[in-house]
Amino acid sequence: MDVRKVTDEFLKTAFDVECGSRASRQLGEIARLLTPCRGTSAAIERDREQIVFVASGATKLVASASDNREQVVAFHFGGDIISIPADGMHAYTLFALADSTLLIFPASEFKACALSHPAVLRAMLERTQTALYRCRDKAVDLGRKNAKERLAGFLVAMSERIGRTANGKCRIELPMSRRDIGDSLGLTIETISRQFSELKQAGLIVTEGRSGVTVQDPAKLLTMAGHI
Amino acid sequence: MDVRKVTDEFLKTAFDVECGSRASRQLGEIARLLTPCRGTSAAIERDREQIVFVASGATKLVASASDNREQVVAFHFGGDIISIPADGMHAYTLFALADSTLLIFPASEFKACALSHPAVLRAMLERTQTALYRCRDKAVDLGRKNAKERLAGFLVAMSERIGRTANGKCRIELPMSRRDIGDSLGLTIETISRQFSELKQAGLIVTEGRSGVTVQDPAKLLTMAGHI
DNA sequence: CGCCTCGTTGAAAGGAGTCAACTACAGTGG
DNA sequence: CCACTGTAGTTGACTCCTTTCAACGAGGCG
Repeated sequence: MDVRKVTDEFLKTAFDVECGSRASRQLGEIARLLTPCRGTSAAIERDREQIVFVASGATKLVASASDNREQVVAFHFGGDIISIPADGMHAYTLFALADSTLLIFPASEFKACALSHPAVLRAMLERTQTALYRCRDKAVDLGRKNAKERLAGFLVAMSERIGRTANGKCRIELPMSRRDIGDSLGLTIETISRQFSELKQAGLIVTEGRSGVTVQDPAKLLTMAGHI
Repeated sequence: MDVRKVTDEFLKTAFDVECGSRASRQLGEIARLLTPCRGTSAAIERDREQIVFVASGATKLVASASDNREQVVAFHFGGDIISIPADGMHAYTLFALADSTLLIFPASEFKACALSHPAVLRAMLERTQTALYRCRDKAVDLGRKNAKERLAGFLVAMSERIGRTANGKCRIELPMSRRDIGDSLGLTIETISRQFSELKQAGLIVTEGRSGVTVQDPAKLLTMAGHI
């Protein structure tokens, strides 16, 4: 697994740029390949902005408020691109939820390089906007929804991103723990657990082991999420 | 006040592109000028993504969750650029907090046009990333902070964006109501009021009328915000 | 100057947090 | 293959912060 090969894959997947191109050569030179194991944090420089391509695996981007309260700001899966700022009012750390392959670029060099590849720049803009829209929706959830709505919304989002739908039901294999879910939804692990229990009792979901969830009635779950 | 003139100003302010250029002509053709009055919503199409330049004034971007709970997702001031998605799980509306001048572009046409102006594309990426980082910090606040920390953080952010610092103190003229602040911080108007009172009693701020706030001790307020 | 909206303050209610005990996985080694 | 162990998850009782409901006070515009 070398940098060049993953960079080619990155450009193809994310920007539909052909392999072996000039862009690939240029970006390959500034890229760094990381393969963090499940549960470990990716060693990312904190003093400057970074751009990360998730070639495979699953990650959580965590912000640490003071007093070691942690907030999961976003989950990312294979094919996703993550922008991580230099340390500001909160420090951000990227953790692998499963063994992952990551391609890391210093943002300033990436953008300088992309300047001569407008298609790359445009796709990056598109993806950053998507991330922004997702983050805004998350802000709405955190600001205006109760525990039940938040968990329902979370399960809906996960079923769309990593679920497998078959005859009206959706099977999700959650790569994150209850704690991660709590840290993402601004709730405690106990509240998450209680809400899971209530959704089970209501017959909306079935759980298998720690990570398996089957959504029995996606439409009803969507209603519970309190979206429009 | 015509579209062309504001477009020129937009390109100069936001992207440092010279006036009367080809970019200006192209963008001027797809732009629409709006001048919403204080308290009114800007008429923005909901069925497709939009990009808005705030030439002057102040706005709030509001998401409506079901059950008419509202969440202010971001405040924007003169010089800012706002990306607004087509309706998804939440509907977004842009309100003028003061009489404002806005330049509206359909996002797809804007991006198509920008494709031949990499500098514009890059600056848009930069600004979208900034918006994303701000939104993430907001998510941390909403998910992990109590009322006092949220209001302190809000006042710190506002003093940085629209405050006037003089001999260690910072004067802010807030264009938004207590309700807007509450809707932004995921709190009720009463809680905002109580927290304002406590900050006043602690001698950290002085208020004048409904909108004037002077931060007496910015460093201490920053500490209260619970940032790192 | 008066009206009306916005903001402030108080008392009571509720939802999530905290603390604590218990249970069930999943991975390890025998 | 099974027993063991440690971590992850569940459930209950109680507390606390924010909301809710209500009344009052103040600012700003006509």
